[in-house]
Amino acid sequence: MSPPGHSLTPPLIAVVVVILSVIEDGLRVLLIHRSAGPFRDSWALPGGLLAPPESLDQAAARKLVEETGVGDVYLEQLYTFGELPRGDATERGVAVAYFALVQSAQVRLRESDTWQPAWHNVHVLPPLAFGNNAVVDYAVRRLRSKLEYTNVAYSLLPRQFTLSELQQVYEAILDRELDKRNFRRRMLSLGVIKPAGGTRMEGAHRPAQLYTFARREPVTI
Amino acid sequence: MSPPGHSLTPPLIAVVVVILSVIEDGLRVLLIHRSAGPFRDSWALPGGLLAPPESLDQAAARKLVEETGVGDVYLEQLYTFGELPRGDATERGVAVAYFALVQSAQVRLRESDTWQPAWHNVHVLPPLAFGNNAVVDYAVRRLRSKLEYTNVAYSLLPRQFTLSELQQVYEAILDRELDKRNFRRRMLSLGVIKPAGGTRMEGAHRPAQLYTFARREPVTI
DNA sequence: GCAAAAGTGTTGTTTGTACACCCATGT
DNA sequence: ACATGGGTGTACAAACAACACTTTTGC
Repeated sequence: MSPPGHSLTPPLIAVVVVILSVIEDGLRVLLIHRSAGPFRDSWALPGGLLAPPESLDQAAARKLVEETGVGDVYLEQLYTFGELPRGDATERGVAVAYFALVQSAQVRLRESDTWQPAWHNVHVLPPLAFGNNAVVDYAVRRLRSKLEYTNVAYSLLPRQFTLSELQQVYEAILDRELDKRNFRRRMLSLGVIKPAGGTRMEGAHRPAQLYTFARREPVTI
Repeated sequence: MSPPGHSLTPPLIAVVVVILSVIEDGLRVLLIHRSAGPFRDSWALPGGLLAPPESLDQAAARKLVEETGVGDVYLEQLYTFGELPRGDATERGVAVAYFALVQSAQVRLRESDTWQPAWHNVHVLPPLAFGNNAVVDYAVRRLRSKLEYTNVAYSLLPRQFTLSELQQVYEAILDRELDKRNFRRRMLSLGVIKPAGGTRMEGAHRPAQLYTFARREPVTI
């Protein structure tokens, strides 16, 4: 659970970020293709070593910006993993994992150098470096349960959206279909969203009303 | 969030444990009185530096045994804190916090040396060293929510107990009174406990039936 | 007028909450 | 007989789940 740079003896503190987005009706995670170092030619979560004048939260936010260019999104600490499987042996240190929810439309991947990023569907991942599959699974479970009692979905959608778009986000994350009427009633009666006033016309059918989140910040409902 | 030993420059990885128990109808946390070092004469959570051939979970379990003598109890990682307020300045490193649930009857505090342990009611804590108050608060919140959808209370009670004793544990943790009939119905219908067969006579009143947890290991209900 | 997605209500079930009295025992 | 905690049932409210048809638009 670490990036290019890797050193040795003193304990390492790595920070990795599970960056999630809903793209084309699927929940996806941003992975980096490793073109050198341990686990060469595998995919891994973006991450790096803690650079000690910064806090853990700052390190996670920095990594997120480096990889996606986005800053003001939902970002939460997930879990700290105590064993870092590293190629053959096991490296000493810990990896503090975070997860972030981004709108794919706002993301600008750094297509730069040798470390190629790409979005992968969370349900069909290859074996990842550093045992990262477990980290992604953990993030998806956490997100699923948070969906039910918080408004975190705000971080996956633009200011204005249709109820169908919101429902698609929920369905992609929960990986099951929801009843349209019950879903709408619930979202509205809990007050997490409210009508934005306008409508959007798109295709040969009735225009959809637009909504916004009542608050674009984490709220428990 | 660290104990006697404290070093410097390279990042530190400390492990601290919020050890909770219900004693005399109150939820209490085990604290250590610091008789030297930073925060001398304050109380702090038990903890220490990660000793690198061991994993985080092992370090937490070791600390727990050192302080209480108990081993096979509920122990879960809580959160990793990235700033370690340390007396005046701020030390570089992280503190990985765990929380454990123990039966006070099984605990043998090490009344040893200079670091005196004692149980404190979680609702009336003094200002703790290393910003530990926030850690305790976090643990109590987590425990409260886990009570509602898991059987973790098993770790706070002996094999056999009465329904009133179980209810007292819940009330101590949630810090509010529960309805006896609703509580009993819920516990039994969810199948988390079952009758043990016997009864216990204690005082000038009807004897109480004894119950046991269906499973003495973490289960989501 | 047809295809396509938007929008809307009712009913039954389950879950949770409020609430008051009798029972078995020791003294 | 009385004080003490153990034990039980019912009625209402709220939350959730299942389910099908009409509306507005572009072509």
